Amino acid sequence: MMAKFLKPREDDDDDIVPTWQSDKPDVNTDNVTSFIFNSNVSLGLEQQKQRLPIFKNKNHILYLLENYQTLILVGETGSGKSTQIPQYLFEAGWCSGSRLIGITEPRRISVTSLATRVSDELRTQLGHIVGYTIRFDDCTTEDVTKIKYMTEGILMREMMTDPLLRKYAVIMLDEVHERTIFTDILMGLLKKILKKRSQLKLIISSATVDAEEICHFFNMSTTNNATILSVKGQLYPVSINYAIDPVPNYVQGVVDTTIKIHESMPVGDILAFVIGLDQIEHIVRLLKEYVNQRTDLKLLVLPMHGSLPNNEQIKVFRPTPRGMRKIVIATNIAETSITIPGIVYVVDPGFVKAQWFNPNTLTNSLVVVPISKASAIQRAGRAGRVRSGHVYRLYTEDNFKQLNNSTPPEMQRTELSSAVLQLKALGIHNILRFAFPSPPPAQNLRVALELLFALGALDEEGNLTKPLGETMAELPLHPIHAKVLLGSGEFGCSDEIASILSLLQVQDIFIKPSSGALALKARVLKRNFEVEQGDLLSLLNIFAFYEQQDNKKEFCHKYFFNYKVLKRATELKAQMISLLRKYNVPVVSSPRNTNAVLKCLTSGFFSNAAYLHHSGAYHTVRGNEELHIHPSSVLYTLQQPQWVIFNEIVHTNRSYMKDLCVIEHDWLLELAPHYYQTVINFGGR
DNA sequence: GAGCACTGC
Repeated sequence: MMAKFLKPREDDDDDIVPTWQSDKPDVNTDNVTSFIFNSNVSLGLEQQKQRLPIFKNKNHILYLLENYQTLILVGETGSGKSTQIPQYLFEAGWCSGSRLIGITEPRRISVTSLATRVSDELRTQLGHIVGYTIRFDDCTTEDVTKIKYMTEGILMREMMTDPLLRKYAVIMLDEVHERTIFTDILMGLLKKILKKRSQLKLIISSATVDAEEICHFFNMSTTNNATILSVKGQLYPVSINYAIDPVPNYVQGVVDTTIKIHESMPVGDILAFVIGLDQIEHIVRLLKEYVNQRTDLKLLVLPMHGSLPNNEQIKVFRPTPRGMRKIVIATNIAETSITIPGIVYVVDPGFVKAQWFNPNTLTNSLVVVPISKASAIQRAGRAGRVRSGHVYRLYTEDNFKQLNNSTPPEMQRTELSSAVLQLKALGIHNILRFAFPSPPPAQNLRVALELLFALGALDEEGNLTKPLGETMAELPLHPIHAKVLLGSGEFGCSDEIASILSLLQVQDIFIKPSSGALALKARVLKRNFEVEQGDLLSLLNIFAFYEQQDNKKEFCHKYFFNYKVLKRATELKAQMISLLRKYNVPVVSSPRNTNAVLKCLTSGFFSNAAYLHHSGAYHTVRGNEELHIHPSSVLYTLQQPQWVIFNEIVHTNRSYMKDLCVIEHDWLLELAPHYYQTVINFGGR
């Protein structure tokens, strides 16, 4: 059935006002050339700054900050708030003394590009007045840097050494509408800090409508200390078209709609949001078939998703050849992470795949859910970055009105043991009574506390143990991984463990070509590194070979490994090794003793153990949940081992264990007796 | 026989 659309609203008429667009040039510069659209390139920087909508609010913002401790700023992307407000504060003298303005961002790429932009605007060298800090890259100068951009995790780490954040005069949390787990923890902690440091100012910057709720959170149990200001964004107008009837099959809906746009609308590229990889491939195939039937069509159909190899990703950023129209079929990656230039039309089916943690089964489910209003608005905005655009929503206006304002915060749908350990280390004793902006389910907190106790990070009273718990909290790792790393010296294999753990932090190292022949070749080559002990040791094997290569790039190219990812893993490993030295854990290697590595892993992963049930499926030892080996595992095609540990469970149509490791059941009793004493006999039968 | 997207002293 062809999707039908209402006419665009009359008030969304084209009104082209060329102005500076790029609040956040958020294209990953590691991948591609950076595309920063700036239609005011011929204007002086000062003129450009004054054209930003935020400029009109400058004095008002400064006034409000004088009178309120917390300012909640609502403004769409493009308003210039992330770049301008820190400069206004700096010029207004908020950095007198030795204090700084700190701005947090959820992504590293935002941190570096914003800091670069602002230091250009102030005509200073990056790292002097304006600096940034991300993991592995501290580009600030002590006593010189006044405006500091950083990732949220960095500010949280700073709280461990400076709990009241005395270095800062103003903290600005940016992109708060994304509600990452760090944003929520920071808001909870900052609420406490604000009470103790009345001179500290907090700016919460958000793109959406949840401002009232956040304002209420900061006003609770204090005087009216928080206020809201809305700033107009600066995107070109985007006309909104809703489907008249619900679209039953969104794959067909996307295909029909893009074809209809192509046949009836003026030039301009099309971006369609799709849930998953197979749907992308399906739609791309259908559109290509359509293109092939009609030789007169000048259409360029491109897929875009995170696991696409680099050279394929770059294609969507290339300027569309004259007379052609580009159609990009993308996952959610195009919603916030990357900005594709030239998009005028957006097709939005209104669904997304989201991760959900189930504390009863201790598993993550990947579920398809309707997007939020905030996402719908963000997606629509992707059509208005070049000139006025159009969004085609494959759902009705009534459907839109029923959407949640925003996706539930990550805090409410994720595994919490890392977060709880951090809070304990920051002196929050009663986690259940902590002021969470959106409290997580109590069950999720309980499960996290139990795991931390089983790992030995907490004692029976729930206090951080010394030194184990305290040290685990210091490490930038999941508590299970932290436990494994800190124990690796005793097992004589810290080098191997550091390799494995670093590979578990990064994205998939395997490049999966989309062409069938190459995909087969990649799979055959991967076999060279596979070992019967499972995925974690196979990964170690690959990494050991990688480390020995003189020409690492060529090695990766030959075996279809992702060089960029392995390079990042090398950095992570080096950091882990230096952390081991810091905490006096011997850095040793036992390349031939695989059992030592396996036992060391078991000493932390014991709660993620499963045994082969006579039904042919696996069962967790506690909970008795049915599990299966993920088809991507090296164990998938081998004889099923009796006992395994795993790094992760994903629940799609079944529960799959990923990143497996073959173990012996005696090790569980030996290494985690407190956890397994009572249940092991049942499981071991 | 399966894969939304990010991210940390």
